[in-house]
Amino acid sequence: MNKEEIIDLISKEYSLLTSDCKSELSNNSRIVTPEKNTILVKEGQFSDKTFFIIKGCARAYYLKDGRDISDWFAFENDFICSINSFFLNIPSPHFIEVLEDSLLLEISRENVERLSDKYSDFERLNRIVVTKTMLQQQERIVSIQFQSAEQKYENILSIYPNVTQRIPLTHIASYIGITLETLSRIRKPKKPNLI
Amino acid sequence: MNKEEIIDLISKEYSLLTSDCKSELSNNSRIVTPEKNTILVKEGQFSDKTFFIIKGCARAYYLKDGRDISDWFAFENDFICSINSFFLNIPSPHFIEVLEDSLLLEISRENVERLSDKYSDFERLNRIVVTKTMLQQQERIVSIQFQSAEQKYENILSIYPNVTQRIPLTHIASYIGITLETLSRIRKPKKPNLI
DNA sequence: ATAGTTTTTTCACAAAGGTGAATCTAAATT
DNA sequence: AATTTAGATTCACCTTTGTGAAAAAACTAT
Repeated sequence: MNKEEIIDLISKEYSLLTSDCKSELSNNSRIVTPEKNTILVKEGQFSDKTFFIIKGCARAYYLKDGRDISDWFAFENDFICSINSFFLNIPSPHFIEVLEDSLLLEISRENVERLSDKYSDFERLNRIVVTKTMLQQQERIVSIQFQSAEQKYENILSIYPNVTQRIPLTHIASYIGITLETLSRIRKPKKPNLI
Repeated sequence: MNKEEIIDLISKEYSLLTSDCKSELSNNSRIVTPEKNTILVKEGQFSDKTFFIIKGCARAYYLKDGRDISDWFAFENDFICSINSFFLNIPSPHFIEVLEDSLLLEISRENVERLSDKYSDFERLNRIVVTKTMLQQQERIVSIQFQSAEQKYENILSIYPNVTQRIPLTHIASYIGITLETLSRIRKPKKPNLI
């Protein structure tokens, strides 16, 4: 898949771009192909890049008291970035790593801003990507807030049905805010009620 | 405060608007002054309005198994809307009510969309409002995810220092995902360690 | 295959927070 | 002031989930 096809995909997936805008985006982005477990962003680093995933998957995570907490999963057709660093221009509290050999399109904040200024259709795409993220976060808040461990696990399965095939359970557990041990309990088939 | 001053305030607070855009926004929005405890949006209703708060405060909440769960607080200079209904055009899972006599500017989605199409500076403002919301939600997720009840309470106090003066504790408790009883335990001054 | 590493499951115990009921307080309303 | 109502606190008990350690299973690489 070449860059033009990738950009067409983004344009189709999120919001249509003019051909001028597409070709300028093409000249101001690059394809990266990190292999499994490559760290794209390290904690503490200023990261002004956002990544569109054509193939593969990635996660953002942070270390809280030495523990690895997954905060974001992204798959094909998703964008992922260090949300705080990218939008607030502060050192990233997150690491970002790819969990499979991946094919990504990397775009810098500078170019996102410049293209948003120059092309109102790019500004719109920008707004649509952010809105989608916001709505996903809204769902996630409701899920974490008042669901039991079991409901939260069912919830993530309903959003990403094959997540267990692609993401280690440790990461899934921390993402939904429970321990790996609790997740194990949940996954263990229940005894039928013997009367 | 008249409408032009309010719109200047929005423009200054979020992103500058041209005078054409401001006057068109002025002609396509209305001031509302609901008194304390007025419900602006009911569950199940399609709500295509967003409200900018000039004075007062409001909350979005939903009923889960008959219990009232606060999901959003908004104060002066914040926008509040039924996030799902406004952006996805579905029936609102939330109620929205004002918690004090308030002064609000109401804008319809239709006008938000129309103005976004027509004025790239309005599209930008739109994107900036959504981005700000997304970043607040990000903070909230981190807070609910791995903080103890006590830390979550301290966290909301650090974000809204006088929240306890304006919002009943029941709502604060449900917002941070704990029971009112647990919140009481936390607020009760601890016995000093007697040696 | 074999050894080594990582991931997942299991267990016993502990702690945090939820539950339901009762009580107390403060603010409205008459 | 007296009464009503809504909001906040306290208590005893219970459930869910976390903790630390160990075992089992599933991958990796030699």
